[in-house]
Amino acid sequence: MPNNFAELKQVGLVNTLRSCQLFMGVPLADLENIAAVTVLKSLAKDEYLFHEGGLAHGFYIVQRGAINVHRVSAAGKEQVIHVFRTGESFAEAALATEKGYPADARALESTQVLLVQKAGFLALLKRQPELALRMLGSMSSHLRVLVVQLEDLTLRDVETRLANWLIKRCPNAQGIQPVRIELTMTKRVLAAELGTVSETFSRTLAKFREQKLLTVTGKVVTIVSPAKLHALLRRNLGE
Amino acid sequence: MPNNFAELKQVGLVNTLRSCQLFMGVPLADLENIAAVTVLKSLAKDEYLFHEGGLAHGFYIVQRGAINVHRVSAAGKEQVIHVFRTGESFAEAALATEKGYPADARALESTQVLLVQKAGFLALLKRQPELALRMLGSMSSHLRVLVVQLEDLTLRDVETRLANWLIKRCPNAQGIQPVRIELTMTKRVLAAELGTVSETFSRTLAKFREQKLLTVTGKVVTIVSPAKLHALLRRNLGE
DNA sequence: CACTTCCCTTGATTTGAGTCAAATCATCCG
DNA sequence: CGGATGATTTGACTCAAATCAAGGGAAGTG
Repeated sequence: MPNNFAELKQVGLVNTLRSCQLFMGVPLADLENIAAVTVLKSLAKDEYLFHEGGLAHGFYIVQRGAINVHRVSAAGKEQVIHVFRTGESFAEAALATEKGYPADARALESTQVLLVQKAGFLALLKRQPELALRMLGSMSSHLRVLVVQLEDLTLRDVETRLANWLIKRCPNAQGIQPVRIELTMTKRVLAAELGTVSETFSRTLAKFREQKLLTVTGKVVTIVSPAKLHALLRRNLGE
Repeated sequence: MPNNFAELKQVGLVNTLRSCQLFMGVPLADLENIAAVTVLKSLAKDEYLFHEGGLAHGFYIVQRGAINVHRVSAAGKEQVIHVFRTGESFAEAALATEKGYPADARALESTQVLLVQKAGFLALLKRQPELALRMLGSMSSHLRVLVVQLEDLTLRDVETRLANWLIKRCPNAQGIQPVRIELTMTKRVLAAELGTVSETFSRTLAKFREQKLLTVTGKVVTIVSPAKLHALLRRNLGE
């Protein structure tokens, strides 16, 4: 019976692994090896996955839910580094360093993650250089995101960041038809993700509303015309 | 004759490679293989090594000089991401992605770098999983730096950043004896590295001067007592 | 030497955005 | 229903730092 159970667990893990960006296209045999060093973790809303400085046991893949990776200053303020959602992996850096995690990670809602354990996975890497290249690729895209984030937060104002965020959620930035965007989180959380606070977020939405760029009804934002919003974004970016 | 010349070049390259953090402790034979896919590049002051979006040919190691990696906004303002100096490697992410470089890189002074070429090095990686782990380690430390930088720029004020920068250059943060710090760059460049402008930089130094924390003579800053400056830093960090 | 060109400093002004406070809503629950 | 708790909005205020403006070196050049 324990055997059956273990196998079932394996099948589930393999399915999640194959559906994540990082391991897309990896042969089944390899996935099974990875699954063998992987464990499932469930987190309640607001539960911490790890803290800054905490011993790094491996890296993570989000199976369901959302994980907010952030730093907190001594004064207690949080800077969101990134919010990872289903299918995304994070903390790969844990593999290659003896240092602890450089940030905190907390579930924004009820969440399940896979922990790919460091020691076992490293052993696999040594036999599968192909896998190592994937990890390099994944980390390089994290680097890319951080670099953009850094520029965003320092070189652009909130209005521009919000416009950009909204445009990215439109199927077609040049479109003329209204686009309906459902906010899945509270506005406070969204504001934090954009590197600001709820008041400023609210004000900026209001500014867009006045310019008839969008309408807000509860948790639904409707972009009147993505093209017009996009024009504003371009204006802001180009001086 | 060409053979001798090539060998000489190799010896020089191997020497640089062995002295850089990234390849510390790698066996000589491997270093020679790496040197075989490496070329030397010389840059004049203010010359660009690569531009954002440019095709990534490999990653770099600074042999002499300093490279400023930065992003520039459409409005023309620069955000310094990091300044790399002798022995440091950067742009490792180029190995693992087809995308171009995500930032610009320019020499701050006359500089020589090694370019470790992508194609050749990837072939080496496939045979040397050990090397791949090193690359992972190096990228993970870049990630770490970026995460800290992000927090720094968004959560801390200029006074705190400068105090921190100065303290990091004191041999002993707790010391009582004066420490002499030579500014190698113009203050404008330093200010940019700290994420601010020269005026604010100047004012902040003046503030420290008024508090008798340091004195400034041309390009030399003398910290009167690192311990006192460190106390101010701790005060600022702990709100 | 006169001239130009940077670089640095200091003062005045502006501005984007965070903080504080108060009002409005929305839910949820006993 | 009546209250409690939490989210959202708005207004007033504050503040750090960028920008604008002006002056003084220092260094290099013809």
